[in-house]
Amino acid sequence: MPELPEVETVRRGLNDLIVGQEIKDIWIGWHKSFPNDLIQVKNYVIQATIVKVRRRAKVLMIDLDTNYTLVIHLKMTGQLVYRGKNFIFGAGHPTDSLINDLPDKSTRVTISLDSGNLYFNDQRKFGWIKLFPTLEVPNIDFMKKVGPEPLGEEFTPKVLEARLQKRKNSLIKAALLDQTVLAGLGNIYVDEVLFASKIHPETRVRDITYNQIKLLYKNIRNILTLSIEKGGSTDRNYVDAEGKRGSYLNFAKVFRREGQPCLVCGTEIIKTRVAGRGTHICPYCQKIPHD
DNA sequence: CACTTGACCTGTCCGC
DNA sequence: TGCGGACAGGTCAAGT
Repeated sequence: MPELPEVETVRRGLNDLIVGQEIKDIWIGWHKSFPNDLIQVKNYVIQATIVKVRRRAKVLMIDLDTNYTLVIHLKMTGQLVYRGKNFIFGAGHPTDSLINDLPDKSTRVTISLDSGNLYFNDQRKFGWIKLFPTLEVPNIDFMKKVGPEPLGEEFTPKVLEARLQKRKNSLIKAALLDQTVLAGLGNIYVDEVLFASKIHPETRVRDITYNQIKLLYKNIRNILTLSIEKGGSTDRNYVDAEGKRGSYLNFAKVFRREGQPCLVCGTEIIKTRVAGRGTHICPYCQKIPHD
């Protein structure tokens, strides 16, 4: 699922829905989805009040007033959906809800709050919730290694150039997917950004010019910003904190458009495999430079 | 070392 | 209708 725009959409939804509520109870149906010691959970989570919901890269952080934080990674199919106690299925969620009654068979964790329940659903069980002292969160391996936030003020074309240096011999697609190079991009947005920049995903990083880096920079910021406005991309599983789909894929130019004409030149969009991932390309607009 | 592959899981879709 | 295989938005560990 969830790349930066989807995780950010969930964060915003949760910030509106669950901040200020006290956690009453937690049910864990699949241990690996929340592998912490139950004693710790009892001591620092039950009866804690939710203070804030933050995001770094594709990771969500729910800060509690016990100075502990629930760190959450949705991986491919994770969902965090809040249902208020007065929720009536169908009311206010006519066509855009992808979720039916909760909990359902993919519910791995249920967090009971004052006014409703927060459900962690995860079909493929790759995602997780882990409890850390809030001050320890920056010291988690992932947080220490992860690259800059692409929508942050400190992110510039020069920064992108410097980050890409560490993967000079890689394919540009693999480098942009590498979270230690840059935070938040995944398969959908890398394909979209490379198409918008007219760069073939199999181009070696060392062959990318500075003008192309400036183009990548601009397209990364524009595409991620637009997708957040559209509530992210729902390909299969992704939903926001209310269970609703995102609409960005209606605006995508190559992702899931294989067999359809390129919106720029009319050539048929093809799907191949690059860096082990399904990859969408316009073979006319995106060419590998050769010497 | 830099880079690629397999593993973690369930579900769906496609060809036979 | 059933069955095998490929594939799905992410990230690690282990392999080359």
